[in-house]
Amino acid sequence: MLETAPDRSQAVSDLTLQIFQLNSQLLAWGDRFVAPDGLTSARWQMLGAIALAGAPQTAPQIAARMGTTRQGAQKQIRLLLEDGLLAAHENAAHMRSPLYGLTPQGAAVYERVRARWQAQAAAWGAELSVRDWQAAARVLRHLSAEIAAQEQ
Amino acid sequence: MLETAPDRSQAVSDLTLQIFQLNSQLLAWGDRFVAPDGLTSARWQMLGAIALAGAPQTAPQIAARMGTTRQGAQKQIRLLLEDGLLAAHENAAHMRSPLYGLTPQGAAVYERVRARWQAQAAAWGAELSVRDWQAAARVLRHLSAEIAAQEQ
DNA sequence: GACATAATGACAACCGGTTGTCTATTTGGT
DNA sequence: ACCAAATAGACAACCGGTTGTCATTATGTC
Repeated sequence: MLETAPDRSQAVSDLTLQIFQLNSQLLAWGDRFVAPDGLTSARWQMLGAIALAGAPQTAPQIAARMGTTRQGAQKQIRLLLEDGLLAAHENAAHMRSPLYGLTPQGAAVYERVRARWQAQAAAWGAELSVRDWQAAARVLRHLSAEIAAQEQ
Repeated sequence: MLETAPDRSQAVSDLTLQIFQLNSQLLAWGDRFVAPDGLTSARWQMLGAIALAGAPQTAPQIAARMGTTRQGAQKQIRLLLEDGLLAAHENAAHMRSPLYGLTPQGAAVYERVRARWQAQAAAWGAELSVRDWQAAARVLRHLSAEIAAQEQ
């Protein structure tokens, strides 16, 4: 800590700036990518969380899975219900907390987007080796763990 | 494109999810990190853009440097003026578009945060080699360029 | 110099997300 | 079974950012 090691701090600092930039690029790109299917990046992510869960989930469960807050998830759930992409099912265990699942329409939209996304991700990844992509993800996971550890 | 190469698309997909997660972790961490100095992540970034420019800048110049919009920068500039961390200087070239520079107080706050941040980044980076951090940043830059290229 | 065009700041509305409050429900301990 | 604590949804306010409009100022072309 007393040895500030400028190279290393510079390298970490560079990476964080790259992360901020890529985050906004990816969100803007994602909005355009799913707009033809009537989605936004936020709603795409929401459908993905429910689809990957494999079964209808309560709002707090979805929020936890997405790493966001209960109220943030609620907002998008309400919008997706209005769009007919999600449906609320009776929850025997909770009178006031229904289980939200994809409607057939929601599942169809998500599958369509998922297939397009897989092709796009492969195209983006084509010029580097799988090993490079995995190594980068490993470094990011390490940084993520460092930050989480510091949150006490 | 027809060869979807599941490994590669999965690796890219994993990386993008890591980016989203790290972005929110870093923003939340940053807000806590600079709160003692009366800043937020957004205002820290704004002071950094002006400090790195080396000279007072107009609002559109600051926005371009930050990769955000003119109006987004304006909002934070107004708040930083109120806080006394920025000052507006006459701009001989533009009657209505002043040059914004750090006040002595703003420069002092930024320098204090910069020093703390450098130590923190070095601490986070200590367990991996500088080469690892640089390699990850290179992969992210590559992805960023791929997306930018696709924006036509 | 006159005039169309671009740039700029103010203002307002919206998006996605967070936080806080309130009420109703669920839970867990006794 | 009772009761305190946690959980959940609705509602509202805010933050940071984007988009759009409007009036004013610069720019560039003729």
